[in-house]
Amino acid sequence: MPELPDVEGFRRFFDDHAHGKTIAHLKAEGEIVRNSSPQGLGRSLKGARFQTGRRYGKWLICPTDRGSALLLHFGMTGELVWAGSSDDLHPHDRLTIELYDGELRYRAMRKLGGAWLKRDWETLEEVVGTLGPDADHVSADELAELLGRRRGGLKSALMDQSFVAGLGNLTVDEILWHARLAPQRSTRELEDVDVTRLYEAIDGVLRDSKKAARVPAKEGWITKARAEDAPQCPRCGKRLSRDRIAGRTTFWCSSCQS
DNA sequence: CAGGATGTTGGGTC
DNA sequence: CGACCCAACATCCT
Repeated sequence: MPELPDVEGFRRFFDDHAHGKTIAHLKAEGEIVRNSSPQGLGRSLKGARFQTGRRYGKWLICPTDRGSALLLHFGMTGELVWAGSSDDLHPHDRLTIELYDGELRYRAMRKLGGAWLKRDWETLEEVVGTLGPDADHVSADELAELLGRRRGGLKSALMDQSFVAGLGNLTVDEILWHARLAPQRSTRELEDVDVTRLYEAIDGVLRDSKKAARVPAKEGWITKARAEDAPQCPRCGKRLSRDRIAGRTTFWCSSCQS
């Protein structure tokens, strides 16, 4: 589930429930804390107060007033839930952060994501420093420059978190469909008009998706069409193409995307 | 039972 | 070095 829009939703959810609150206690499964232990994480965070949550790409950064921070990555199945301290633990609750009025839980079916402890600036760099500019804040000029330096396929580039951060399989397919650009199109041969359409598609798709805290399966979007039995292009009605591109199942319209 | 799922990483290859 | 491909990770569903 979690791509940029989902994580942006988690950031709002974190602020609604945890911003300004003190961490009373913390419980975690051992393997889910990637660069420390549940005890180490607890020692660093207990007694600290959460500041405003931030998002970078698909990462949620939960900073505290002590300079430390909790970093969360949601993998393919992670989410954040709010619960009362007496509520039953769900089998996939991997990390529980007890506040004084309830608890925030990191829940994930598959253990593809996890939690990282940031003690200082250097450890934040280690985890997040390899990412490209956030897809929601990249400018048209910056995008044009990045694409000019990149070789290979367009979908591969957009999926690469070190190229731009935050886009995933659904967002990229939706963006490319809106921009009328084929996923296997070469980045090198893009013209100015193509880059402009791409930029506008990123902007539009992310704006609508952030509102919904997900890529919405709404009327006229390829995200809705791809879930149907015989997927058709919402624009021209042609049967959608489906193939494995950049390692992921990709849907596109060979008639209106080129 | 096999294969796939909204993600990342490490290995090998050209 | 840059880009591609694949397998692996863990779990559930069709």
